[in-house]
Amino acid sequence: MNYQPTSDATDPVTEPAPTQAGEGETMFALLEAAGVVQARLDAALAEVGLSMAKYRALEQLARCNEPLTLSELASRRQCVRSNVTQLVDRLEADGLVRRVDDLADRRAIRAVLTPLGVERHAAGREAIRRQQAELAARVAPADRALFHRVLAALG
Amino acid sequence: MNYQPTSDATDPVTEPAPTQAGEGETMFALLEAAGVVQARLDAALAEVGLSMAKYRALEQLARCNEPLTLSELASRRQCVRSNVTQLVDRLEADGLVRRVDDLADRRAIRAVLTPLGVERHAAGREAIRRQQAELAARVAPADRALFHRVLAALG
DNA sequence: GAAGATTGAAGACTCAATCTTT
DNA sequence: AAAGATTGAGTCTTCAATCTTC
Repeated sequence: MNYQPTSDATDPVTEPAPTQAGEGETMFALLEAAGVVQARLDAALAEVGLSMAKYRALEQLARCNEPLTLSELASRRQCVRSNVTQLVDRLEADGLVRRVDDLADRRAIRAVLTPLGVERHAAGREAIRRQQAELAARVAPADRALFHRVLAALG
Repeated sequence: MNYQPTSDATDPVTEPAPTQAGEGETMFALLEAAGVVQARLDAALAEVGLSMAKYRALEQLARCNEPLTLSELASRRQCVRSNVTQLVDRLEADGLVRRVDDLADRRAIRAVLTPLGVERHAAGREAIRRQQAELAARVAPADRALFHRVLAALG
């Protein structure tokens, strides 16, 4: 089956008839803003060679000085174990993490930060801190409490 | 290299010392709230057999009654063309969209909604509308304007 | 049998070629 | 050469087996 153009088709985007304060738009306003912020954060982390997923794994490992089993890592990251298996594959390929056997439980494998991993984590932490500061500066201190309260109600 | 457990390791999460109104937390509060909302939205769409990616493509096709080329679809969705190629593959496999040749430009391929696609789009639209309403109900009308203003400043 | 980790398949995304048509 | 679509590689995620160890 084929298609023959018929008219100009400048698609009327059907403006959603400006309701007084955009009731229905709250959801997409939130999602849109979060998307932009997330993109900036990803870009900042990419500059130091990290993704958000990788950073969060390093963060967990750095936080508790004991090496973690992959299952512990998964539960702290709120994701499934198979995900962590592959994430640790990539982190190991990057030289940021090493797998070590757990002598106490031969089923378990623990992930341990390499020196490079420690260094990279610090760089990522700094990149995030800068983004946080830059973002916080855009919201007036007087508005902060209300903003956080509404966010908490939505999440 | 192996690992031997040494202590209990109940990982002290190091509470971030409650600053008076959480300056640094704004970013993660936003990201966290958006994540929860996104999850609810995904779940609602999944009930009618759609993902957000699929819904947005159907939405674009339904909005402008003319079938769109894959490039037009990509630019409206703000993503790369190869992404749309694969997305349309999946939509076609679902029977929601058909590829048709463009007689005017033999390079181009247009995506057209099937009757099932039109139906599915309406179901998705309804699912989204419900989520929007549920969410909007959680923010007091008096807070709405300020909330949207801050979101706009952050995005 | 249940808990550790892994593998394979799939959705959704990106980027870097590639191939065809303009 | 530039634009349209596609393919292949890679990231990040999930789910459903599978295999080993407890």
